[in-house]
Amino acid sequence: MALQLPARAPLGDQVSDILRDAILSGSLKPGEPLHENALAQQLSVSRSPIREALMLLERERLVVARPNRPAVVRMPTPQEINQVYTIRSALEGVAARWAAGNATAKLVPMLKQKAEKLSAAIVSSASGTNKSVVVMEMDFHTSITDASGSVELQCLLRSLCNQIRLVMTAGLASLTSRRAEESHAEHLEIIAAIDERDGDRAEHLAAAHVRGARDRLVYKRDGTNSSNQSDS
Amino acid sequence: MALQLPARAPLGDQVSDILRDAILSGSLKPGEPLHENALAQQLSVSRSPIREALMLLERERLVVARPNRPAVVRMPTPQEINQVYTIRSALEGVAARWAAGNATAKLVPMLKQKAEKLSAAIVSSASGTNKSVVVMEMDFHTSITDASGSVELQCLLRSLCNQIRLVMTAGLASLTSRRAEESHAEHLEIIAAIDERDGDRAEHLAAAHVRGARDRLVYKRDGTNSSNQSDS
DNA sequence: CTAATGCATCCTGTCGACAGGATGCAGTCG
DNA sequence: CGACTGCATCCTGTCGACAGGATGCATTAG
Repeated sequence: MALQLPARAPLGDQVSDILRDAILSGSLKPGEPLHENALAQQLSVSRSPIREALMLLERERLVVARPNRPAVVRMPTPQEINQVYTIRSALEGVAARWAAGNATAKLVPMLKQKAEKLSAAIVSSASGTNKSVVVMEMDFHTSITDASGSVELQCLLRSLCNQIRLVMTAGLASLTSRRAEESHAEHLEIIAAIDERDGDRAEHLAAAHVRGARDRLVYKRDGTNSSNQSDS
Repeated sequence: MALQLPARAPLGDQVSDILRDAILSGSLKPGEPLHENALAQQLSVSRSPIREALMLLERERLVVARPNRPAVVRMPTPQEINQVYTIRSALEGVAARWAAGNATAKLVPMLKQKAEKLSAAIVSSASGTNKSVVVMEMDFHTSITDASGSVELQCLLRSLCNQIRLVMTAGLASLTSRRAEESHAEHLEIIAAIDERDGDRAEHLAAAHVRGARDRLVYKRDGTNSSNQSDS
């Protein structure tokens, strides 16, 4: 019998999950300090798991830890977000290529379903960037990444997407509603390329899709909208 | 006066540096267990910095930590190395593009110098992959990455290159001597593109350069040499 | 009134110790 | 003779405590 216990996760992982959710949901806003003692008391654990979780989140670039100072929720600059989008576009291209290379029979139907649900959510949420829309968008892309079969790629893209979610939920940046409409058509094109096992086209379309999102990003702080690669 | 104290790094960072060097130099070979108590005693520190260092190295994918079991030096599979090379090619392309976009006056001379010294080291080391050649090769690419101006990109590429160094020094894989010769010509082409501030060409050349290295990689274990992208 | 100095406080970095789970071996039963 | 069971051992996960550095405020000199 293949019985499986709940497999209690280490406290450090549980704490990191809680903190990550809090950051990505907006409960913890950029710049907010994360005192180890306070967190340990709130979560009824020792400081060791807290420190472990903070180091994990620092590796994911969701918090920044300064020496002898409490860690704070990170607030990426518009420049850094541009860089993250560009890096992500390159990696999503690779992911789409690999997904096309080893797509299972039920991958394409699943992607179609998620794209449709996402499209429906977009039209229902009147205008502006809805929180759940961002999550669904990320979920769609994660499905492609998972199909790539590369754990390395999954980790990298998950981290990059979380950074984007951070600025989105914090309201530091958002996509135009026009962008959301274009997005659906591009999703269908990517799915079609994967369905045809056309790795080259899937890579090109996925990369261009993310670049498009980057170029149509609106920064709330200063209104900068760098539509070229002259960042960094 | 801009005096600067030695800036004693935290013990955890010092330990991670020591362990990383040991792994990349081959002192610690893949599969070797890393007992926290033993390391703490050898380095005369507590287990806390050891644990911190091991978590850092795990995030860099140089070691794998299993629950309630000592961490071990990671031994990537040929498949994973292929994936790492492909991911690296995409990111090195981005790095080269950005380096071309904001190259300083003395970047190109420095790159030329490093490329020449690397070439000289290759012809001097008769055949096979010399350890120092691998390090110099990585140093050349790191210079381009550093010129990209993106901390994010630097971190990602450093981790990917370290994984490649791991399998190289462990003798699990190596490049053909013929590859080493081709490499120099490609380096000069990349430098030329950066010198002309041609971001598109620099990206294409750098990505192709890394893909070429991947396709000419020789795996010692089973001799597999997948020259296409049908990995993962 | 302004600016420099000393102090109290907070917070992290590091340490040693205990508890729990997993492994490997020895012993025993079929 | 082979396989299962129980035990001893090792190692990690977690905890509480202490020491050191940095910050901000109160105090005081100019």
